[in-house]
Amino acid sequence: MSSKKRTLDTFFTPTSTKKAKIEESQEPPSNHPTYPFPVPQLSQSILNGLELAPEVKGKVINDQPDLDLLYFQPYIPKDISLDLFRFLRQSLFFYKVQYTIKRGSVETNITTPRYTTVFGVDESSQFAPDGSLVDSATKRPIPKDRYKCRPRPLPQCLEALRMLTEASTGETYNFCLVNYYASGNDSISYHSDDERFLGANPAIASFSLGAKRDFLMKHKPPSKAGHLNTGDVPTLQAESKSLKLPLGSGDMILMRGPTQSNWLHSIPKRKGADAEKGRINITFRKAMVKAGTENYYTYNVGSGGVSKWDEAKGEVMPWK
DNA sequence: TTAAATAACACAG
DNA sequence: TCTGTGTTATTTA
Repeated sequence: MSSKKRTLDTFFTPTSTKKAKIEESQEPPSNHPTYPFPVPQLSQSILNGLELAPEVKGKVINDQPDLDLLYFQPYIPKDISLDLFRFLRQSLFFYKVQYTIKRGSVETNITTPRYTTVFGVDESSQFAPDGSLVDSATKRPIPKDRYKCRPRPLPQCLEALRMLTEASTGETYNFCLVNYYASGNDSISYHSDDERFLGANPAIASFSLGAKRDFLMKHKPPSKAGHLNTGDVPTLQAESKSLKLPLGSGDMILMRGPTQSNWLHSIPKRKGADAEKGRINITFRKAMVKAGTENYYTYNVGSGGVSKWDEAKGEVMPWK
């Protein structure tokens, strides 16, 4: 029998290289019955880097009507933001959600042009230490039929980021949505995060990791903006410019106050040099009622198969 | 300088 | 909130 001993030449090549290998944590991975597979904890070097976050003080952007942003450029220290990006891309499970929409009579199949995943549960419930769901008020197990979906707790790696974000924004969050844009061809078109289950003036913290992508914002048309436009007298709409923020790795933008009810945002497709590099977007938000939980698991997990980053292929692939 | 090629943008369905 | 298409802006030869 040939032994598994290393040959002479491999003995003299390093077993790990600093840049290719992602440092592993000694702590046990996060797991839960709803996870397709366990999620490793953050490495000590990333945890050390996060202690320095936010890297800079947030800059307030409120010089447009109904706009209130807090922009950290960056929030995650530059020297670990790419490590964090690679860690999350490699460690999380992702979904490519498909759904159908009806436009008048025609039904169209939509494949979302990005990968998504989601963790968290709305304010009516919470996760007990053992991972089960309990009612927030009574702390008793929730009725079996409260949710059609199966809510998942945040893994430690995202929980750490959530706590940091709460501390530096003065807000609280119970949901974490993660998007992976594989290339400049992946996108999200103009929309607002103004669902009723988020409440009136939701605060949403949005992190950008990996490739730089433009984040576009424009005011909603007057007919759809969240103003009570009741009077018969035509109101003079103050002119508002569109914004283009070049979100770099580690940047965080907090959207708060009247922003969601009055502004749209998007990540448009981009061609060219940086089109080949991936970007991860992490948002923290707070869903107030159970409808939010059902919505997020429908549109960010869906019912299709699990996908996972394939390091050899260099892309997210169907898992198993 | 000009014009073709490419990318961004706006809007309809 | 997607895709397609026509228009406008930018880049390049």
